[in-house]
Amino acid sequence: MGRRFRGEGLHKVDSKGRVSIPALFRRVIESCDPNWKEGLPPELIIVYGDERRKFIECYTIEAIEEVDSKIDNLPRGSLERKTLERFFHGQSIPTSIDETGRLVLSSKLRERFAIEKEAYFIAAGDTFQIWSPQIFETDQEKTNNWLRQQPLDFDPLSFLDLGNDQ
Amino acid sequence: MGRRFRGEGLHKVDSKGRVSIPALFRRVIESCDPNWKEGLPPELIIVYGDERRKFIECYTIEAIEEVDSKIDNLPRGSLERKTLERFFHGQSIPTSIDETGRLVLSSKLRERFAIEKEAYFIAAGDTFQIWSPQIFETDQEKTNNWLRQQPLDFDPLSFLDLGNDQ
DNA sequence: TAAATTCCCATAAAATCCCATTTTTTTCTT
DNA sequence: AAGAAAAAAATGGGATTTTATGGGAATTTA
Repeated sequence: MGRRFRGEGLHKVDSKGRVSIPALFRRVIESCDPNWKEGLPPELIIVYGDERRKFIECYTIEAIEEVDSKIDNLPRGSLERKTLERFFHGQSIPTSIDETGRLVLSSKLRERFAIEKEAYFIAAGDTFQIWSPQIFETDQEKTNNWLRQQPLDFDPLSFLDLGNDQ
Repeated sequence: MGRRFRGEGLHKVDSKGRVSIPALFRRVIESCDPNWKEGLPPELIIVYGDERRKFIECYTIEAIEEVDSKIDNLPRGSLERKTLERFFHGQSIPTSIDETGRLVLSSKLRERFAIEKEAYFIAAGDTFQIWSPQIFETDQEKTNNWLRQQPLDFDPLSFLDLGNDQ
C-alpha cells in the first residue's frame, strides 16, 4: 500500500471519544510505520497546533520523521526552528490504533475542535485531517463561494500547472 | 498497450454495485499500473470530485501520480493546493479490478451519480468516465445543441491547434 | 474515590471472495 | 465463407470476512 491517503468519511464518536478510522487510512498508517507488523497497534502522531487550527492533523510515522529531519536542519535557536518545534513537538501527541481500528480523541481534543457525536475524516496527501462536521462544512462553503466568484469556465484543475513551468 | 483510453460502452450494474469494465480499458489500466503483473489485480483511482461533477472519473496509477507530483510542487497551505488536495485526495478512492474484470461502485457513489441498473463508460484521454446513462444523454444533447448553433461550416477539428502556438 | 481510560467481548451491516453460468468474440477447420 | 470449437468477457449468487460500532468490567489517574 502506498504512502498517500485518499478518501473521506463521517464516523461516529462514542461517549468515550472512540472513533473508527476509515479502513483504507489504516492500511496507509500501517505501511508508513516502520516498526509495525501484523498484530501490533499501528502508531501515528496527532498534531493539533495553535489555536487558529480548525482541524486535527494526523501524521504517519514516516511523514513526521520527514518533518523532524527538516527541523533538525534549521539553525538551533532560530525563530523558525523554535516555531516549528512548538508546533510539531509541543502541540502534538503520539497515539496508536486499537485492534478494532479505533482512535481515541481525548475530551480535551474533542472540546477544542468542537467534535461531539461525529467526526469527519478527509485525506490530504501524506496526512489526514479530522474535523467537526459543521466546521468543515463552513470551511468548504467558503471555498465554494470563492469558486463561484471565478469566471464561469474556471476549473480548479487549472491550478495543476501553477507550480510547474509548463 | 498505450496509455490512452478509447471507446465507450454500456454495462450492467448488479445489486452489489459490481460492473465490468470494458476489456480494452482494462489493458490500459494494467499497462499504466507500475506495480501490476499477470495475476495481480490492476489498480486505479476513482475521483468523484465536488458536487458539481456529474460523472465519476477514473485515473490510472500513472495518471494520478502525475497529478500528485504537480500538487507536491505547489506551496503547502496555499489555496490552490488546498483546493486540489480536497479534490484529488479527499474526493477520491483507490480501487482495483477483480479477476473477472469488475469494479465495485459503492452504494454511496451510485446514489450520488444516479447510477442504478446500468453504467455508461466513455474514454477521455488518459482517464475514463462513468456516467448514469440518462445523465450522459442529457449532457450529450447539450453538446449537440451547441454544435447546431455554430456556423454551418464549423468543424470541431479547428480546436485541434488551439493548444499549440501555430 | 470519582472520572477518565483501557481492555475485552459482542454484533449487524457492508464489502470481499469464490465458484458457476451465460454471452460474445475469436480462431480453426473444412 | 460457414459452421464448429475454443477463448475471452460479462454476469449472477452464496458463503466468508472485514468494518464500524456498542457496552461492561477492570484499571489508572488526578
